Amino acid sequence: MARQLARTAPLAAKWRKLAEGRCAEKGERLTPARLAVYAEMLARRRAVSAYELIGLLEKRQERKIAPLTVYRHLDFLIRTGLVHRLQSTQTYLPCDHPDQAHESQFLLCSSCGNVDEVESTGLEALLSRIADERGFRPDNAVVEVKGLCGACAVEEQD
Amino acid sequence: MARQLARTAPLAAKWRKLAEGRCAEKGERLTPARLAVYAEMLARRRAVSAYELIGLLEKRQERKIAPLTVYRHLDFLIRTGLVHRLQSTQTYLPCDHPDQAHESQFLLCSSCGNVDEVESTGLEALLSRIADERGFRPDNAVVEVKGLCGACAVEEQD
DNA sequence: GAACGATACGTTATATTGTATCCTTCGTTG
DNA sequence: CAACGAAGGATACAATATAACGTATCGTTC
Ligand SMILES: [Zn+2]
Ligand SMILES: [Zn+2]
Ligand SMILES: [Zn+2]
Ligand SMILES: [Zn+2]
Repeated sequence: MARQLARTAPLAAKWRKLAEGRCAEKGERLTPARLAVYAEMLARRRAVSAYELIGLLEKRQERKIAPLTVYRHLDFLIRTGLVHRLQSTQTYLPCDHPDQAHESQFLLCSSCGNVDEVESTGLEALLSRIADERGFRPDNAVVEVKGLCGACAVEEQD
Repeated sequence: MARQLARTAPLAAKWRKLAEGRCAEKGERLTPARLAVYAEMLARRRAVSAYELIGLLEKRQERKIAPLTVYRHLDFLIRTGLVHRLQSTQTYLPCDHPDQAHESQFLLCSSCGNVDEVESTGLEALLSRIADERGFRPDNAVVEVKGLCGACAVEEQD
């Protein structure tokens, strides 16, 4: 079917394997449409808004794509841990720590827009402790630090 | 003028004093419209969306209020530290630690919607350290933990 | 292979959240 | 009062996200 042969951003074997593995673990189906969205995000390697992503996909596939379609694919990618959603900017970013599913923390540069995904078990432990002290049962934690990345901080010193 | 005499939610002296103090510090003007929005939020003491707030104010004042108006008042309240914005739910909550301006962390109950504002200097220090290790210059940190509050966690044990 | 239920996809419309623009009003200051 | 800048109001619009409904595809069972 023509639809499924639509152009897709190139996707390194590494990422395809990762996606296949996650789907196998979680009993999810890895369809061409889902893979196309993932590939498009990986082609940028930066945080994109849902509507930016729609634009990119429409350009690549030369057809209209409804918002709902992309939101469903994003839901899937987030469910499987392949993509994170940045709450403070309402953007989406492919996971950069593909070894295992995880909680992440993010450093967002307000100058260049770069996002650094970090993992600190110490931080997670501390958050757990804080919640526990208050009888709160944590499910997941959003940690997003805004500021200047190293490169931008240096530039600013003029 | 009739407009300024419109009904306003009752506002305890404590909060009015706080608002006056913050405005004096920051050279901001505490107008009746601004105070009315603050009072409306304090009357709920829970996180509300901007449009919920518009509805509440329209009902109270018996007139139409444009979104931009409320967003400007929210900007003011956030600038002065009287209100926080919860990034993960796009809602707004009056500050519960009025002693000084601060970074906060939030525990959001996904069952009852209650939000607990906590302050942990340990957490702030750790976040600083994490950023520092990566050459990142932090400006502000969003920390929002979703889960079940004590009361809801107990209920769920049926 | 046919029937079936579950999951995924497509289409249209709509809800929710947030801004741009332009003009008016208010409060201060000279 | 005149001039100025901050605040407020009205209208329109942009950006983000979901609802509702039907169709297609996949995987299983018979
Ligand atoms: Zn990750
Ligand atoms: Zn930067
Ligand atoms: Zn606070
Ligand atoms: Zn609760």
